[in-house]
Order: sequence, then C-alpha cells, then structure tokens
Amino acid sequence: MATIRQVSKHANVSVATVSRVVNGNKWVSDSTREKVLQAMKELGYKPNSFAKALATNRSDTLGMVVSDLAGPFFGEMMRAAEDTVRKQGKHLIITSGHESFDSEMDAIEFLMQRRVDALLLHVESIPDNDLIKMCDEYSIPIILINRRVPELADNCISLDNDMGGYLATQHLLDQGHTAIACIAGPLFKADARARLAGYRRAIEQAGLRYDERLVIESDYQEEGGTQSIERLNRRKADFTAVFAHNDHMAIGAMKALKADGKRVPDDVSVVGYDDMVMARYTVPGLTTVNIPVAEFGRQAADLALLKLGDREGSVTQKYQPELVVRQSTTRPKR
Amino acid sequence: MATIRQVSKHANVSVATVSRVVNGNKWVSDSTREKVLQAMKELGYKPNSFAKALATNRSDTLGMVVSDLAGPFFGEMMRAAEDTVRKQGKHLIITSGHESFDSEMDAIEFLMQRRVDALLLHVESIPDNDLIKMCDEYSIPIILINRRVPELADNCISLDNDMGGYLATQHLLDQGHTAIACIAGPLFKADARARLAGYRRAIEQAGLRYDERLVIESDYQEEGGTQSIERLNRRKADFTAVFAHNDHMAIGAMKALKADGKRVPDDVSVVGYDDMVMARYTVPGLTTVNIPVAEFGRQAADLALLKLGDREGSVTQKYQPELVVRQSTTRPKR
DNA sequence: GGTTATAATGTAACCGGTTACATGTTGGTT
DNA sequence: AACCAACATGTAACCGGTTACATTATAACC
Repeated sequence: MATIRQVSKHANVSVATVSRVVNGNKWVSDSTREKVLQAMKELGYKPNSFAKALATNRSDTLGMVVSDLAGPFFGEMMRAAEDTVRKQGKHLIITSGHESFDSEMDAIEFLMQRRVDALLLHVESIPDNDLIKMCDEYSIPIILINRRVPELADNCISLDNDMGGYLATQHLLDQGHTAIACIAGPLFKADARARLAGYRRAIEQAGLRYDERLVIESDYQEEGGTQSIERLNRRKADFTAVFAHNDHMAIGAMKALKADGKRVPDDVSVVGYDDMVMARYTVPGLTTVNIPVAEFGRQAADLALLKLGDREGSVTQKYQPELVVRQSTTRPKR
Repeated sequence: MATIRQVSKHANVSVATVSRVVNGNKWVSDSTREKVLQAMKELGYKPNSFAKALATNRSDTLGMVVSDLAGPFFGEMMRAAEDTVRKQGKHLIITSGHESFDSEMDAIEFLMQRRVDALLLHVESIPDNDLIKMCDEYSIPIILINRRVPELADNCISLDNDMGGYLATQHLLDQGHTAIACIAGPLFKADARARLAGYRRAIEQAGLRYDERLVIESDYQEEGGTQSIERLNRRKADFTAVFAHNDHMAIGAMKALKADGKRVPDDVSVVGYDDMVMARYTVPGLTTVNIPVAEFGRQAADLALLKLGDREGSVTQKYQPELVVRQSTTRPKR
C-alpha cells in the first residue's frame, strides 16, 4: 500500500504538499494539486489512519459499548448513533459488553487503546462509582445511555422510567381497573425501581392503596412473566389487569393467563413496556410503553459531538416515553 | 496519558525493556519485570494502539460490514462474529453499509484506512466484479457472507438458497398441495433467484408444470406481500398454498388473505423464509425456513482467522437451511 | 586465564503521517 | 532599485510504539 512519501516522489513534490492536498489546505496551486491527485489515484493511495491518529492525537472515531450486539433495542440505537456520527465525517466503533463487569471494562479498555475521541456507554454492570472515577481519569467526553448518575447528570441520556410506569398504570386506572398487578424487573436495576415508583405513584394518586401482594419481582425474561402469574395465583391475589415491566414478561404473562383459561383482555388486561417489534404481532396486540430507542442513539452521539466542539446547540437529555395502545387492554368486565 | 518512554524513565530501564515486558518477551529478568510493571501501574500506562499498529503493520482487528446495524438477522451475526474474534484476542470493528453502493464502498474504505487485518463483508449492492477486483488489490483476506461468487468460492460463506426454496415447496407438495403460488424477492438479487429455482425444481420434480402466473416478483417488504396477494387475485390465479421468499412478505400475505376472508391454514397454507423472531408470534405461527445466522457470523470470522494463520482446521462454507414447521401450513381442504 | 555460550539490557532506525518553520517566488509600491 | 506582502513549496522534528543489532554481564568449560 502506497505511502505519502511514495506519492510525493511520484508527483515530484514534498510530503508536506501531499499532506496539504489530502487535508484540503488552501496553500496549494491548482496545477500542483492536480499533479498530486493524479499521483494518488495512480498509486491507489489511502492515508494510514494510524499514522494520522498518532501524529494528531485524534482518531475522529467515537466508541460505543452496548450490552449486546443482538436484540432490536440495541440495533436501532447503534444505527441512529452511527448515522449521526457519520454525518460529521467521523466514525463509530461498537463493542459488546456482554452484560458482565469484566467484559464491559474490557470493551472500554479496548476503545481507550484505540484512543477514541469520546465514549458512548450503555453499560449495566459497572457501578456508578467506577463510572465517576473513569470520567475523572479519562480526559474525553463519556456519555451514559439509559442511565442516570446524579454526579454525572450532564453526561446522561436517560428515559423517564417513572413516567413510563405512571403512564401504563394510569391507562389501566382510566379504564376502570382498581386491582392492578405489577410484574417488576429485578429491583437492583434502577429502571425497574423507577417503573415501580411510577406504578405506585399512579395507584396512590388515584386514592387506592399500594398493595405489596400484587407486586412480583421478576427477571425481565418471558419465562419469568409466566412464573409471576403462577406466583400471583398461589398468593390468591385478585386482579383484573397486569402491568409488566417489559414486553417479554408481558408475553409470558399472557401465555400463563391463557393457560389458566383467562382471556386477554376480556378477563385480564395486560400492559408491557419497551414496544419491541413482536408487540405488534402478539394476539391480542400488546399495549405497551414506547422507548424512543433511536433517539437515544442519536442524542448520545450528538451530546458527545457537542462536547467535542464539533456541533453547536443543545441536546435534550431526558425523554418522555409514550403509551402505545393496542388490543390487550380494555375496561374490566366485572 | 503516559508513554512508553515515560515508563522507561520511571523504571530506569530502556524502552526496549518496557516493550518486552508489555509483550511478554522472555528476555527480561524477574526483578526488572517487577520494576517495570510497578512503573506501568503507577503511571496508568496504556499502550497506544496506533503506534503499535503503525510499527507492526498489524491492527489485530477485523472489519465487518453489514447492510444494517438493526434487525435481528445482523444482530445475531455480529454477536457470533465478535465472540469468535475476541476469543482469539482480536477485535471487531463493525460498520454499516446502508444497502447502497456508495455507502458500502465508504464503509470498506474506512476499514481499510484502519488497516484491519481482514474484512468480513455482508454487502448486497457491490457487484461481483468490484469484489473480485478488491480481493486482488487488497492483500488481506476478504470473506463474503451470504453470497456466492464463483471466482471467490474460497472466500464465501453462503446458504444453499436453492435448497431452502426446494424444502419449503416440497413441504407443501408433501401435504398434497398442487397449486402453490410463489411471492419472490427482487430477482436482481441472487438469493431470490436461487429460492425461486429451488421452488421450480421441486414443482417440476413432482411432475407438475411450472406456472408463471403463480409467481410474483416483489420487494421483501410486508406491504409487498400484501400487494402480491392482490395481484394474484386480479390474475384470477387459483392456489391453495403460498411460498413467500421471506417472513415479512409472508406476514403481509397472511394479512391480505385474512382480509379476503380466507383462513390460514385451512383455506391457504403459507410458508415464509428466514425464521425471524416474529414468526413465532404471528397467529397462526408461521412455518418458515431457518437460516443459521449465528453460524454465518462465527464461520466467517473463523475463516478469516484461518486465512490469517491464527487458527488451524477447516471451515464449512455452505450451509443447509432447515424447515421450521409451525401452524400456518396444513393439507389442502379441497 | 582465555574462550565461548547464554542471558539481560540498551541504542537507534523505522513505521507513515502532521506541522512549525524556513525558504523561494512573484508582483506591486514607493 | 529596494522593499514588502502574499502565495507556494520544502525540510525535518515529532507522535509512541517495535525490533534488529550492539553491548555488557554472568557462568561454564578447557
């Protein structure tokens, strides 16, 4: 692969001149520019990004860590982030954190070795404190996606999960439900806690009592949703509606209800959370809370570019979820 | 950020010695090694991957181009490829080709500038000829995923699409269908042509006549599936089963059939292709052809590593699809 | 003691760009 | 003719690693 010196020889100019042509510096006469471009084409010259990054101490690349490369959630986010970054002529390197502390740290290490200009992190296993330390230590912008660390508020892009839980519950209350079960995500996760808080807020605001027996802590898996219904049954809990903290669990719950001979929504209404693709295809269609996933990616990238000084303006950092009403909810029939 | 020279000063040794410690070279005494490791820790030293890559002319990184970062198909593939690559201590940079020629070339350009050690390409818009030229020009392994270019057979990981079309059609024939419509993908794409060829082979092998009026060329979109049924109706085509070249179109077709008052599978059986996640959630569950997506990613990575000499053994390069039977197909009722 | 093999460490050129600074050229002013 | 501004181009140091080769220290053998 041709180097800048080969090009300079071939075009009978100095390396500095070639560099100027490549970088669009204006101090080059038209005739020289032509000569150089010609030489570049003839030799198939492509600048070596390593040499460039080494010399400039800039990689023009942002790094992104996601929990998992598969899954609709991350796909949309990555796409939006990449689009945004590319429009600025920069690039995005995406790595997977595999939802484990070591692996997430590994991924960050890798990106730092590549000297990325900024980090977009969607990490779940690294505690707040380590993140705070990291922001101190590394001198590049670090954006946290779908996470809220008070000390790093300026670097967080997060969803108002409390509001989401509130919306879902309020929708059921509006329809006349008064006994609403809640299948929660693992409560060590902040988003599950916030969704639960929103649920509770709606319940109490409606003048109802918050009943712990109607709340089950589960695991965000479909199977967990199924088991949660069974656990509710064993508790002999009485309810006409279920709010699950994600769509997987909602689908699991619907299966369990069906197995019990209950009809959705006639006997029990169900609301999910996330609006995954499949929510459109279940029968009945799942009423759920939409997360603006693509927005997350776009805005995280924008925020990073902003901090790098490559973009002007400001960035919204907290998003409002929206309720998507389908067929899995209706007025209680009894 | 500390450099190797700072570390060498701090530990009172030469840069060569530090480099030896970092790279696990054995010509270092234990006491010196200790000293150096200590210095590295104290300064928080992280090797600059650019400098390293520049000096060694190796990046220990593979590049991957996918059509779209979102979508379950690519997600699984990326994950499998990344896992495989990481196990070899290397890394993967993924970029999106956005299904356009310019964009795909762009992505490749970017990866070449990063001097990746090999390319894993899932591209659709770059013609065979350009790919062949590329393989000549670049001196690194280039693996083509889900594509079959005869001249580059050794670098292709592909699915036997002909077999997939055959399997789907044969399944319907086995159940007794004799009038099977086919909603094809855009025929400028090789995979659609192969699936159609498989369909035709099964039909003719069964002693039936290949009837062009039962074949519609569509666009791989859900809406296209819907329209295809309408077009078949306008042609007054008579059929008891439909084979769609992907699940999106199959779902669109089912909707159109339902709108026509026809029941699936009692009046018309439907088979899709791809086994996307949603195929499990449609009603009735969609019979479809499974693509071993994760295998694609894994094997593409393995093949590249093999060619780089970092792995031994051989790699299967053509995969057999499998039929997944669900509830959308049954014996014809008339 | 001299010779030699082996281990441990250092020196400096090199990878391929960028860029501060030096130098050369041209045309216009006074 | 002398001077200067503006433009065009070249030279060489530098970014932070790797590594061939040189050098020195240590032990072993005759």
